[in-house]
Amino acid sequence: MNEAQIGTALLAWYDGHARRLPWRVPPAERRAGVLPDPYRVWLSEVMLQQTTVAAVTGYFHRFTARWPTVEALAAAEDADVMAEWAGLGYYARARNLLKCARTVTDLGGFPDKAEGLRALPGIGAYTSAAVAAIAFDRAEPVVDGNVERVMARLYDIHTPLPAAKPELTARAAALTPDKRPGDHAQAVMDLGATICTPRSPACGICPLRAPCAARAAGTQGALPKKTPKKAKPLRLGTAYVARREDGAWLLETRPASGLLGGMLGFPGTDWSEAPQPAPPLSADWRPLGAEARHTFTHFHLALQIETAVLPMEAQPARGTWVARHAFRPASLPTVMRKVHDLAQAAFTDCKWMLPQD
DNA sequence: AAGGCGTGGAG
DNA sequence: TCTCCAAGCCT
Repeated sequence: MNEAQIGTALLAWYDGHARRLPWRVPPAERRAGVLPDPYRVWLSEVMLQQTTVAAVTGYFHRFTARWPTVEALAAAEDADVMAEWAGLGYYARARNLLKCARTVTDLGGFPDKAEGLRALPGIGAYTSAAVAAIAFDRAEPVVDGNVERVMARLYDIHTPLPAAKPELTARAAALTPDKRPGDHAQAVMDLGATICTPRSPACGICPLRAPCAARAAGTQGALPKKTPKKAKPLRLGTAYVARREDGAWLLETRPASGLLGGMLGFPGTDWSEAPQPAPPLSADWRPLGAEARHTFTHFHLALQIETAVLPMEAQPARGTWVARHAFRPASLPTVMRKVHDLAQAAFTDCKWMLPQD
């Protein structure tokens, strides 16, 4: 099979097996000339960076319900967008999402070619190609983790990632058709997500089993090869959870860059091998029996938790008091929500000290 | 250019 | 429990 025939087989398979996704226009409609809203394509693509469809779906619905257009999103408060993103991870995406929405609004709309999209914050090689292909039907090579895996197997490429990336991109580009490039891009990704999966690919029902070189060689289970990752060190820290007598919580907005940048959290020590105590104010701090354990991209964290109840006149050196009914734990990043859940259980036993919900 | 940057689910 | 990994980007 040559490249044109592979592309045809892929599109035929996609016409019958495309996943139905909230941000997608199905192939039958696209063939009739209907293209999706670039705002929804862009929003979904940013959310899907290193993130599963299952995790994204709820966030996508909440974002589009609250901010139906890029102009609406551009007008949002930073803190509202960060709170709505809480729990999805990689928070630089949310910061760049707002910057990008404001730039696009100033431009009067999304650029309709990959080059213009690529210049926007949070839009790299993959996302620019994906939005250009899916929202504007531009013939751009769309190369994500799925495409890398499909190409590595289809052509039995044993060079480990990321060194293999240029070769895999070249293969994907050679396969990209001039007709229906948006559906083609989504077809390769759907194939990777549903058939050509990382573990135990379903070669028996794959539309590309005939031309697949790895299938012929029996190497599909070992591809793509990847260079081994470094081990994650363990870091330690302490979070301070203070309640005021009226039930208010002491919270702070983290610095705008770096880990959990711009997100809400409890004041605490740094996270390191030997953190120094750093209570946000002087109080009768009580250690909580349990610790919060969490794993980030590049380290494990074991977080001690100290709790205290403060009088109304207490003036913290760090953070601000957030009224009991104004505080939504869902607006915290996951590690902080774990701290909250553990501390909340302890405060529930303080019926004589705090108002209860 | 290698490392920082989250999270939840699967095996 | 632990490792891997999912539609990457930025510096």
